[in-house]
Amino acid sequence: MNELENYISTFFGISGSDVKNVASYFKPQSLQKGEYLLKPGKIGRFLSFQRSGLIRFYTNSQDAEVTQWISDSGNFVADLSGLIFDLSSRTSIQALTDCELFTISKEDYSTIGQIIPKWHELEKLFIARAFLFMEERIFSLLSMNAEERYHWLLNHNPSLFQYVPLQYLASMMGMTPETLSRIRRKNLNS
Amino acid sequence: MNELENYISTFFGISGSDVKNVASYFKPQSLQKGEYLLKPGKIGRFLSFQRSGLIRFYTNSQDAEVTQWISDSGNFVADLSGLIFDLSSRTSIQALTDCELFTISKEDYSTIGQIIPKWHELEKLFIARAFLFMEERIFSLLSMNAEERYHWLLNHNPSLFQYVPLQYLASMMGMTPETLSRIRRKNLNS
DNA sequence: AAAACAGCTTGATAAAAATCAAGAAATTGC
DNA sequence: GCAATTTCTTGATTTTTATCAAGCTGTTTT
Repeated sequence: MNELENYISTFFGISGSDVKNVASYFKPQSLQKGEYLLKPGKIGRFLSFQRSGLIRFYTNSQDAEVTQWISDSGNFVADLSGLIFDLSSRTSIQALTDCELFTISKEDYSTIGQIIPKWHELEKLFIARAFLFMEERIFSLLSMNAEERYHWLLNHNPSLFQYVPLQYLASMMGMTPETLSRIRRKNLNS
Repeated sequence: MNELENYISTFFGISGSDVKNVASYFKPQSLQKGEYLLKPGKIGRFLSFQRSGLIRFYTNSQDAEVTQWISDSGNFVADLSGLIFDLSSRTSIQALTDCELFTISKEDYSTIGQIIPKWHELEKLFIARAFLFMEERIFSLLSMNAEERYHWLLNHNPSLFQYVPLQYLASMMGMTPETLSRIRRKNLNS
């Protein structure tokens, strides 16, 4: 089992010929730092597996950019509104660093559903996990102050703090860079 | 097509004998004001369609209760972590008013998946819609101040403001009842 | 009808976080 | 290696929101 097959097997809980079959649709893709996977107004007709690098999801809101999430290697990257519903995106998806991906087009993605009977169920589970994660995030935003959210993210995604510019992490946690900087100073020991 | 069949048809985009088939698994259920559909630590092995009444999802956090969402009639109600993954809930689901539901057990729910081939795909679409809604909520929490969030909810779910105690709406929007009260006074005209 | 209660509002104050402005540190480009 | 640029930090101040405390309003209970 190669790298991609291994990831697919882990994420979707399938094995044997199914893995090989699914994996065969994914094509290697490289992104340079700053390059866009998706821009607002376009339809994100793809699903990518992130092999290396950092990818930022953000939205332009009035004057400021709101970073919604930063994905690191080992994750799948997609705009669900485009992939599932063919809706144009409000979100930008941009490479923060050079990235290596395995990407499947929406067309091939749909084909899998016709070939592997339980694909839709696996997708369902996959999306349901994402939903539960979003639910947790909402809870953190509703119930925690800035410092608690900082600790929450530090626990859930410690690796982000090693590589991602702090301004983006601040935005993602719903605070200003200055506030994050002060929280970090206060927590130098931990 | 009766009331329930009509709802199912709308939500899942199916028709004919499939609707009748799916609908036949749902059983009427009544809840009295204050009664619980689910308590923390229990596994939510059900999916309910809400025919009337108001249902509150909330979590006990340290000292305070955090209202995560309030569902009104015409929606489906479930704890995905229980329904899909058999995980025990951290959330309480409680009737804010007397409610009439149509409820299906997890067992019957699983049966549908075996009988109607495209059921998993419909579920997928259903959950994906929920995911996108959560994404919007996160965006509102990240990018808006209290007053903007108030207007956002007022636009997205005006009916909630007619029937739901304001303290719960305040919590759901991530602000205190006092703050919501002041925002409302400021916006009496609109 | 009075008492008790729940929900909402109001005002005063405190705490949290944003903003503004400047400078330090790190990174990038040449 | 140095200049230019970006990112991060720090301090002073303002704004936003929470907290605390009291009172108001309407409803339910007895």
